[in-house]
Amino acid sequence: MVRMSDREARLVDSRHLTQMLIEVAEHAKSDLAEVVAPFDLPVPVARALLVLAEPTPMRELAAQLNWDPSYITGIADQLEDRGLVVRVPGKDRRIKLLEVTAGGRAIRDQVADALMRRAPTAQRLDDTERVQLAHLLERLLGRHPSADPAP
Amino acid sequence: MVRMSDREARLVDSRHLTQMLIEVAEHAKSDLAEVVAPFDLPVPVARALLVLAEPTPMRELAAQLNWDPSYITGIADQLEDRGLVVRVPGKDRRIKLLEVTAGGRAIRDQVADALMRRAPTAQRLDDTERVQLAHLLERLLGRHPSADPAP
DNA sequence: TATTGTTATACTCTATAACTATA
DNA sequence: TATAGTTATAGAGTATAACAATA
Repeated sequence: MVRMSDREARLVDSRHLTQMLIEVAEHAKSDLAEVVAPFDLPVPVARALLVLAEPTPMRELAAQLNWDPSYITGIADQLEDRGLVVRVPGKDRRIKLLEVTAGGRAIRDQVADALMRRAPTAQRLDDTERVQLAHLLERLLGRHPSADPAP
Repeated sequence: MVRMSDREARLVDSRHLTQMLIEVAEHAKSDLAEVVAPFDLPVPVARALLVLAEPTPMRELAAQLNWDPSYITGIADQLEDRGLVVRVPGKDRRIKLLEVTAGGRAIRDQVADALMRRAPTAQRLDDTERVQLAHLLERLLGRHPSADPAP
């Protein structure tokens, strides 16, 4: 048997984990692509729609998705062209909030639903595992995960 | 307090998890980009190099990375131009194996090392957590994870 | 005829830089 | 002068389709 140093074993592990993480994310994206194809939604447009909960300044949406703010303009245009969101001016008139329309909510819910039906995170993991995964991912993202939510 | 159905809660969870998975993978990619910049290696070229353990048919490499086989040609070209791999003909003369050169191994090890020094999977998780994560990712990828390796 | 790798090309996603309007 | 959004453009990453060589 070939003996590995701890450091080496950790290195291999880490590479393997990274490779798997990328793989999983890529599956997630191609799942999304397949799900949204019938809606004629480009993937980034769908991602933005899925993330938009309440009226959000464009800048903030960019931050949430780790996108350059300039990129949001085009996404917002596409969402607006499809009638899924509207740009509403903020109090500070430089700011524009993206607000999901009723139609947008309808589409978003359909997409979210179809997505859940095939998302491996929903299909292949039980509740315990989902909690575990959330915990680990939060660690990886450098968010200190508060121990446990109140019951 | 707003009451959510189980189904709804699971849906939100699953969306959130997917979003985090994508985020983590994107970090991984940009980490890789920064690490390989000094080596003047494009990210996909580096990914291929990191994955190439033993001489591998180009087709097989494509499968390992979930890439279209046609894409490998260009990657292999770049690896060869840099002297990091050579194409060696297989017994079946249609097949070409990519074999990492000594120089390629040197670069690959440097890259892997630099990568480990900043990979969150190496830096922010302990051994137990890495095992947990590997387990979960394997489930997500639909690989049946064998219970536990012999001691 | 089916399979491997190659070529040419086109498409999607995202960032950068320079700009306009408001603060 | 700093900040929000916009425009135009460029680049990276990847796929598709038609092809040549070998089986």
